Amino acid sequence: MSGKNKRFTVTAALPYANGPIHIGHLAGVYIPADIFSRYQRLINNDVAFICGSDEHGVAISLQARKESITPKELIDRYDKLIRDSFEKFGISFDNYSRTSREIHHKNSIELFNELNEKDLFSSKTTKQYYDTEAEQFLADRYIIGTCPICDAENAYGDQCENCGSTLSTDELKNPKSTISNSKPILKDTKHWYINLNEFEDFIKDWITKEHKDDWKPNVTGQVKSWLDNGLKSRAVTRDLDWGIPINVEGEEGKVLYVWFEAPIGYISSTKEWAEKNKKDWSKYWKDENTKLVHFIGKDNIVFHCIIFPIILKMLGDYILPFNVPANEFLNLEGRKISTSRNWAVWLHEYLEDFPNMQDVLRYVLTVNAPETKDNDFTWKEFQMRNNSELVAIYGNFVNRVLTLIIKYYNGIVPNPDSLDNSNKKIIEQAKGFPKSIGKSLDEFKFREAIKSLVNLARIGNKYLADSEPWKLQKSNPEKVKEILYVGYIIICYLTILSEPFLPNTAKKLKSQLNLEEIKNWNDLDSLNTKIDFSSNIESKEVLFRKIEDDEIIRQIEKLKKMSNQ
RNA sequence: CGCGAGGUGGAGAAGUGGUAUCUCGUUGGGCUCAUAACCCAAAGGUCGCAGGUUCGAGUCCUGCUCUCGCUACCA
Repeated sequence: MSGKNKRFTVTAALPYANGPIHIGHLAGVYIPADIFSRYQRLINNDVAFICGSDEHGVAISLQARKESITPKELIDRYDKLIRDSFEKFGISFDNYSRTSREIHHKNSIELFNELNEKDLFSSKTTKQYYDTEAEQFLADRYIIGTCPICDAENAYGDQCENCGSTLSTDELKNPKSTISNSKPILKDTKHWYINLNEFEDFIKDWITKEHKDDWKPNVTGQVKSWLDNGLKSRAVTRDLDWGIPINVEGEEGKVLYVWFEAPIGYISSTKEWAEKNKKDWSKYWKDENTKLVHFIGKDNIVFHCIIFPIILKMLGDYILPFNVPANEFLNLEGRKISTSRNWAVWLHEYLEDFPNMQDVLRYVLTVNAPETKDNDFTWKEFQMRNNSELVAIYGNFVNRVLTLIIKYYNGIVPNPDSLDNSNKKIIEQAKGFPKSIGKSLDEFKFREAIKSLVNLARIGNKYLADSEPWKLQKSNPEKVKEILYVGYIIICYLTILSEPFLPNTAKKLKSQLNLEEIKNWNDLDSLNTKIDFSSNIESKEVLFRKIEDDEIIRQIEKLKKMSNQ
């Protein structure tokens, strides 16, 4: 909380630009990353919060083909949509880039070449299926044939959905290209590989020993599972036309495999940001005092805890992640969120249905975040959390205090000469919150942190009920001044401590209460000098409105109607 | 199959050896400043099942069972 500034490089998983963003993405990655980054800034730490659209890979070229548009048109569309959703939800990236930008192409190729020149890759020539009509090599998913095990038709190149067997493409009988329906031929192709197996001991020591206790058990457990199965070498190149060309002589038509270049996108995005802001990017990636934190979903653990760290290790002078607080998954109304079945709450639709209520969704997704296990988002819970926690506890408390201050003092905050012991005690209690919430956030316990915040409002409500200023106003008006001063102090704490979680609410409150001068949590120590005791609070805006049953019913119906199942 | 994570009062979650905690919901009471909100109290759990270790286990060990993930273009 105090002392020297620390430096953080915070990354959030690059969203894949072939679809919009839904609540699962927000809950699992972007909200925690945003809370963490905002918090670090508020305690005067140096933060680079980095992200960008992931715009390469087969999935994008295939979908573009399906829609008869170019991949570029597709990624432009979704990059815009995603960017817009993040902005409206207040995800405070310092830089949001795109992997299709030149700076990333250049950066990825430089790093690829660096490793290639150091001879850290191995290369192999293998035979792969090639579609002579479409003139391209075929990814496993684009080959169908007869399953060699159960003889089902239409088994994919990597798996038979009928019997569940994992296959390799050369086992398939009667292989057929799904692109042209022609029979593919086997053709030689050369690829570069990272020998992950050479780094098994490094990963084992680093994660399962060094970080045994400070990383989440689901993360270390997953890593251990990969290690136990043995790491295998993985190709870093692919035969594709959509991606970053490797430009090696005699090897035309090869691009970097997305999993290799996407995490490098974090570095590229940092470089882009540093150029714009005249900063030294290398401090954020090469200074060992910098703490690198990757926010991801659990499906990405292997890339961020094994593969990318190995790449960083191979490069040599880069820092390794300080922590990778991966979250589990969020379900929706008891079912897995599914893009293809349209079982999701899309952010751009939420923004239309619940205008100016971003903080409500941020709150619900934080308080019920899938931190330790998969969780369920239901519209009913969304309503309940809003109505009984944000409206009844938080909003109501603020409203109660301000109403009384306006009523009794014309909106001028009372400034009593002294406080009695019980009042001092309440203030002391409030003063403990920055520390305890900060501790929770340092440990990536976002649910615990936001629950503390609401508890502060609970303390406020209880304080009012116990001290009953509306009864004392006639008999002991001096005491009432104390009480409402204390109530006001609690609101100030609430306001400032809300900033990482509920930025829009905090902003509203700050301007309403003339607290704009308070820029970080250390200022709370000298709160009394920052409070405006002269001008009066005029309006009291309702912070959170109640959500009615019919709004919720409409959402549930919409979900069922729109989903194709 | 294997590996990983999880299974705690009606719902959602804390809790890693010592009288089972919190929020919501329910019931009763109080208050009336407040967005029919707030405050207090009570009821409600043999902590997935079965063994074991221990003076003592939700917490450690073994076996079993269920859910999710690793295993689709969904973080």
